[in-house]
Amino acid sequence: MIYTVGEIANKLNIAPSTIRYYDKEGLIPFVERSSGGIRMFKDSDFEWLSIIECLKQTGMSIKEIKTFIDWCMQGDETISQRKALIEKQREIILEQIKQMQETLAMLDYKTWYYETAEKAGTCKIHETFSEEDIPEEFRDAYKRAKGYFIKNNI
Amino acid sequence: MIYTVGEIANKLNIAPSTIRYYDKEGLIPFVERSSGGIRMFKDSDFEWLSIIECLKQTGMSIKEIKTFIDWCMQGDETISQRKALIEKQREIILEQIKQMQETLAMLDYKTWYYETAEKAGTCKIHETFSEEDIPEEFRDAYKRAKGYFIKNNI
DNA sequence: ATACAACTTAAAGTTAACTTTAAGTCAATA
DNA sequence: TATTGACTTAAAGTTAACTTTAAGTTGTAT
Repeated sequence: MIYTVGEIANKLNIAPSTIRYYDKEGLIPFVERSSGGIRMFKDSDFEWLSIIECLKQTGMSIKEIKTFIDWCMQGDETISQRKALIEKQREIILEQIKQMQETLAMLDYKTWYYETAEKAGTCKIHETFSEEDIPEEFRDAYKRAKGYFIKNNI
Repeated sequence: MIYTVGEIANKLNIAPSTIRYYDKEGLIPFVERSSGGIRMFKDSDFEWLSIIECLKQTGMSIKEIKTFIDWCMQGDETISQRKALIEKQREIILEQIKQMQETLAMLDYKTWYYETAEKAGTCKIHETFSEEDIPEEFRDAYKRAKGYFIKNNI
């Protein structure tokens, strides 16, 4: 099965210009052309584009993805480099998830904060609370917020 | 206690130019000036900047943060808007964490994949595996990867 | 009084990852 | 064969969130 850039863009729900851009940046060096110069995508190219999408999700830049693709092109001799790169990305994602969970905890606390403020009609109600008045699940975020959110009635 | 832009930038570990930029964008309308025009930060302004940093962590743009700050300036009458905004950010973060956890699962699988390939000396080893050969914790990611990563020996 | 580091502004520059535009070519259909 | 929609390229434009530059001012220390 052969696809044009428009067809594959449609299937992957990305813009044709994006795929042409990836091509220009060397992310899909294996895509063949017709005698007239039109890109002819095979199913395996389609799959490569899925991989690129996946790697983007891991926070890799276009340049890093190109490095990875180049290594893939070289075959089994680059397995250890690829492994190291994947492990690096894994560490990055782990750190990001940790950071996001802290942010989520703060937002959970703030949601409760505004629910309480809404009921009372004022944010000032929170000045009257001490640690024991805060629901346990929000206490850690509360301690972090105390210094600025609460002092400033935000 | 009063701080200059350089002092506060140092304390928050951000560039002075960033703080000036935030000022220009209306994120810190409450900061006062000396008769000569120099910004004079108070401790509460310092705290506001901490809040801005926190909101940025939630993925809010400068424009959205400005909206939020403007609402804060208006006082208790904007509590419900602020609550809605925080709840919206919470939903966004929740979705992002979910996405990241899927990506992490894929990277965990890929780490195992390359460890195995490294031992075997080739990625082709994975063509010989069927679902039961994959460690259980990687099976979901394996099913997603099967279509493209494995077929292409990546 | 003078030096000098740190402040001020407006405006231009940076970066990544695209997107748009313009001018032209290809290939399928009437 | 002519039309037409989708393709091609190079180059310029876009966006957000800063950063840098240039020219000038402030305020503290000697």
